[in-house]
Amino acid sequence: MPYNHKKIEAKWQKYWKQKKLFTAKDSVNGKKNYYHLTMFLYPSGNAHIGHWYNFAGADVFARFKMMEGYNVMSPTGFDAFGLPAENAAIQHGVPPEKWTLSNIKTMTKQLESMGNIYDWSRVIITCLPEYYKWNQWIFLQMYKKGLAYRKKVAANWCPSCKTVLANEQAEGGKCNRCGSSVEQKEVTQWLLKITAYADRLLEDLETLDWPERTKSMQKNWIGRSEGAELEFPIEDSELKITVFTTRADTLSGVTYLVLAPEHPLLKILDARIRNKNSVRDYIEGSKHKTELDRMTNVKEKTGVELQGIKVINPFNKKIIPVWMSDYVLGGYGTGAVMAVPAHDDRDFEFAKKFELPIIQVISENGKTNKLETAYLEDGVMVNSGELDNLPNNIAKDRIIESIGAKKKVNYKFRDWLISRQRYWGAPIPMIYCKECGTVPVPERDLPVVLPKIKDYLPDGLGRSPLAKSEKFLKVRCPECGAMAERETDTMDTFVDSSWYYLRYVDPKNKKVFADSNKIKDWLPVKMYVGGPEHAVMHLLYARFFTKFLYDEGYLDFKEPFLSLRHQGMIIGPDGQKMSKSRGNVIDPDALVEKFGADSMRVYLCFMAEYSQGGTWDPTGILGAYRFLNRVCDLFSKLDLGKKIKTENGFNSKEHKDLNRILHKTIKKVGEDIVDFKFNTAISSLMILLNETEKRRGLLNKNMADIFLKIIVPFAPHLAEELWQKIGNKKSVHLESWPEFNKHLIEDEEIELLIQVNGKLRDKVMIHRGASQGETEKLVLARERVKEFVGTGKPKKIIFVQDRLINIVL
RNA sequence: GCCCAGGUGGCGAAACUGGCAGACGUACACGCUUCAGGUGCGUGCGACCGCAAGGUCAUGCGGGUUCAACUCCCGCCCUGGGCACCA
Repeated sequence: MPYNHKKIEAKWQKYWKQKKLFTAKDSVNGKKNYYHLTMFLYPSGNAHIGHWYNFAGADVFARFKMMEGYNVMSPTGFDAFGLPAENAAIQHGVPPEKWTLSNIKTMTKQLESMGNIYDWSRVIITCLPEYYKWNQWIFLQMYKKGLAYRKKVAANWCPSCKTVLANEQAEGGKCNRCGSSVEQKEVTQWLLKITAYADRLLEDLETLDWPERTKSMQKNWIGRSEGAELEFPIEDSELKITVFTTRADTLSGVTYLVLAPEHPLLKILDARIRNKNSVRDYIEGSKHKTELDRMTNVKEKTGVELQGIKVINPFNKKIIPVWMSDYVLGGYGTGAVMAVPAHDDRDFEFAKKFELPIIQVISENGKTNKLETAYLEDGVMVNSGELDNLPNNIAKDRIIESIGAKKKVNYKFRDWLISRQRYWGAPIPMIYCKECGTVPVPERDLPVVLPKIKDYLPDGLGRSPLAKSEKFLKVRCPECGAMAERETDTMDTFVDSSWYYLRYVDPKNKKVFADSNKIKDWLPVKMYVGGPEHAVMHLLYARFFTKFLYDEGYLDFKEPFLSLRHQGMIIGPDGQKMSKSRGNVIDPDALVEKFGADSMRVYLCFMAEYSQGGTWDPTGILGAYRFLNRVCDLFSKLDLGKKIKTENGFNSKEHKDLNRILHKTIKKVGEDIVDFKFNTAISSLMILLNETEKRRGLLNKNMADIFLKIIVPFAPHLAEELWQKIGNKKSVHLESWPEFNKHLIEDEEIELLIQVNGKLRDKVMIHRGASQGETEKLVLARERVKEFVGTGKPKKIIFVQDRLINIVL
């Protein structure tokens, strides 16, 4: 039988659909629920090979769980709000909704062609009011608790387009629409107080089965540091400059302070600054740098001294100068740092460049030495008066105590800015009334529906295009009834994806975001699969939402995703990241047409370790296609006559060997799938096929069944076809994962490696469990070993049972 | 700059807990099969020396620990991901 993948795949996809094999029922007798989730996708237009790679591996795992006996739910959906739809609207005049929904239609078709076990009855589309109503509802709950608030924040601003820009749109300080210089402008924005959850987000990481690298990125992102706030009085003034430092021990080594250009004291001090013009120029200049530019180009440090301003070191009362530089960020700590060039790299460079004094206060040996670079290690105090010779970490607390500073915990991460001056997002449900101030939209009035508009360009005042819709903007105040205005900002799309996993358990509910019983049935998510690019933001935001809803009593768990795995990225054949602009995007449809979904799945699983990803090799799929062809061929020519049916037990060594290989493969494939090592699972299936082909006649019905069952997760269509072809009536997906026989897989004889002086010189077959004495005797008697050992006595013999012996001369 | 990964044959890769480096697959070469081939089957395939047996070298670079290092430690180089308004 030739391998007709097109016919086979269409046939079984239809069959699975008809039998509703993958529609997840809320509960099934005798089965535990298993919620398996793959990050939903952005409807950009076409599914690309990266989606396939991601979803194929995830589906292998989900199918395996199903065969392990779980009631698996594996939903999918679309993260449908976002900038590209709006850009398409501006450039091509297509309404974002139309663009998005039509992309969803195309991509749904493409996804269906994969044959994954998605439950299509639970699809979520975040741009529909029935979904984003609950965004707004959660926002209101946060507002009630004081976790949603408004604040003035610096944003990238294009003075010509009159709009706020994303960092991506402001690369190199130029607006990517019109090329004008981007400025930093203060804008009032909505934020969510994620920092209130900092410690819990940090602590609960310990409870999760997540990649260590992801946990560590989250830890670093949160950036908890324990330190102290120290006050430096300004000379001849009542004012003080407060700095945050984790290195209070280095206080006597402070030779200047540095303020961020946006530090509020600068305005107040302006009158006293002698070099006003250079200071103002510097501040003006820094407004044209994006935050990323400021962080990236720190090699060439810039700065200007605030002449006329001096501060007093609270510890040794020394008078020191104050500088301003953009390597200090306004948003972190207090926006001011104490500079200790002797013990901080950045301060060291800055001091060298501007010829500021460098005073060493910690040293390895109690002596001062000429420093070539900053000394960052611990040591004992020097140049610090009565503290000299104390270990620096003890001195730290003494200093904090003696100047009466308060200890403080600082976090690097900031509250989450969710305001977007864009059209294509969920409206923030707030109303501004002249009389009553900021009034939340009453819950009964939700959703605040995004109006259909015609002009998607910003309104020229920096507001979202929604401000142009009078019908949307003007509204009666829910409290006093007077005419008021709606908030025109929409929400960051990360809000949509911060709770979508909750909605899948009850996607059509109109009364609550999800029924509490269904939440109990399914949640939290057992396995979550998605890209490492989400290691920080999405995953942190989702954890924050879960913790908030837990606190509010809606959930009985504190973490949304118990296990997490990342897929790697597929790079284009030219070694570049795939993107439309580079023109190196691979169209999966053509490959599916030619080789079939199963070949695609097998190849994508085989090409690299799942978490690693790799370069797309257009010819690589041939290997997978050949493999499936050979499987197809093997089973078509299988002799299902009397001989095989009546055979029980094994009638030859060959037969026993084949069975051992089969059982080893069951073990290996199962373990590899659990570890997301799909590449080596496929490789062991290929070995099994090679070995079986050598012993064609020996595959009986029982062995053939097992063979097909362990291929199911990778090539489900072909496995189903062959399964029913060899006489099975029900779907192979209803079968359970075969068990391997522990005793059967142990080889009786072991190949022992013989090394002389650590170099491999010989090998010998020996029975399992042979003792050291027995082995030595056997090995030392071998001609080849004698050649190397000669007449000398071995100095030492290293013996690792069942593995190797190393004779050291 | 900061945080996180990774670097192994022509190519994709594998290697358990420190124990045969290169499984499996591709490409290539040769042979058989075929009217034909992006067919099927077989053999070979890290580099160097050698007719061979075998030997030496080899996992980004430089050092170290060890009987033994792709694996552990120290220093460096390169590539990729993230850095808060792309999702």
